[in-house]
Amino acid sequence: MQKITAPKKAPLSRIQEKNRNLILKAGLEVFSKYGFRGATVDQLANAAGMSKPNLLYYFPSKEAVHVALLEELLENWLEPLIELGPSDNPIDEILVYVKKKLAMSRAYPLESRLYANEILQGAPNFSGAIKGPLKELVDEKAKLIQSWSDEGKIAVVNPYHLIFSIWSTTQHYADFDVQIAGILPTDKEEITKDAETYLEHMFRSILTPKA
Amino acid sequence: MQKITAPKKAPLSRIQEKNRNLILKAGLEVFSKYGFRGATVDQLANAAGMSKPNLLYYFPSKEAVHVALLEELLENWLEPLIELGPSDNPIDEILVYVKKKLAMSRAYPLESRLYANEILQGAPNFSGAIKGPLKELVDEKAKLIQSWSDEGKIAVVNPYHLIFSIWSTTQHYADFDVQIAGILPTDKEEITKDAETYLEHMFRSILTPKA
DNA sequence: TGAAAAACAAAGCATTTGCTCAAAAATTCA
DNA sequence: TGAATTTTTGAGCAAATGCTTTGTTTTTCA
Repeated sequence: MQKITAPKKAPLSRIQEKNRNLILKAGLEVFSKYGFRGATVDQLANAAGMSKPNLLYYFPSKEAVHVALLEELLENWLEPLIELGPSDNPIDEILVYVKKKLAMSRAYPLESRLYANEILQGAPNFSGAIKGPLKELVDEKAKLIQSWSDEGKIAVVNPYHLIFSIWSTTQHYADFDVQIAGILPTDKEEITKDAETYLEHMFRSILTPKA
Repeated sequence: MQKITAPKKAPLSRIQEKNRNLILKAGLEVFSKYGFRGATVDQLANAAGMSKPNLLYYFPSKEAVHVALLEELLENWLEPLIELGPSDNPIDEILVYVKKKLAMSRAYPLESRLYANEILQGAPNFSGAIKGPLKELVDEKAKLIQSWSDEGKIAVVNPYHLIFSIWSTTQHYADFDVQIAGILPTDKEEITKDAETYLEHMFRSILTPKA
């Protein structure tokens, strides 16, 4: 009987490596701006600086580029939450998570918008990840947070909604960037600084047990 | 000299009224799901239950439907914030705003996603509204909140970021609905109830002055 | 160095898309 | 009622879109 193996992944050549990266970078730009259906292969090829057939030489379809991006995204997206772990000072532990999330919003706004677009449109290529690894991770961390509540180390809060509020407030600065810039036409540096101060204050308030 | 008047708006006939509404309803469904570029006139006509040329008899283009929807949306979106006004009990005044916003997210998720789509994609048809009426309204309310801070009636917070955090946390329940449903497969009623409890608690915490 | 393999792109193909045309059907109202 | 008006649509058109075909250029490596 023949051994069933994972599809052979020949190591990528130098050129393959370079071009796949160019395409993924282009896909990030274009998909995050227009969503999957709004993006065209022409736009992708243009942004990647190569011809359309050449792009399709590296990825079999527009959808394949999109899926590859989402897969890559998931890891990076989960990472900060994975790092949230047991601590003697749970409040600071959670605040560190908030700061990491905010920093990611700032450093990777396109990734944030790519993710937001996918979820907004019903997560057609992502619902597996949501109900699988994402849910498991959140369930696990929710338990941890719940235990901190039970031990009186942080205030009593619904851990799931706490996590949702961290996600929403931090990602807002990437996803609704245009709106924020329209309302606060000051420089981004200052907005980010104020956001960090505000969010730290807010989450510290809700997490600090009432005397 | 002839008087310059606004373009004549003949009152709409019964049929016109009905069909324009059908089209706007269809547009809300389709645009909120796929974004402007991802939506097609065929989808719109289908969802509206009429032929493509007939739809284009009522609106000159796909974009016109989109713009009409956004204009209608703006009013409803601003309304709850407009109602935020002077009060002897500023904390409750703000909490009422939070609750209204959350209720809107629950009652009009498609509208919320339509808005989110537009902002995410750079607000190509909305940047005027953001820099105009929206900014003015937010500036005004920020001053009000700042005055409450100054008078010691609420804690010291950055009023702009407070408003952003109210928007992001409440709209999250509409915009990221798929993600939340994937993580919390309980019934929506309960999620909404818990969300309200959590958010009320959170904003009360940050707004209550430290003794 | 030269033949095999990999990388590339001009042209093209079928389908979709946004919108129009011309004419038919339905409605209005004198 | 019947002529004028409004509403509706089948057919179609040019452009865009996703992807392929075909063949050329570049790279690899024995």
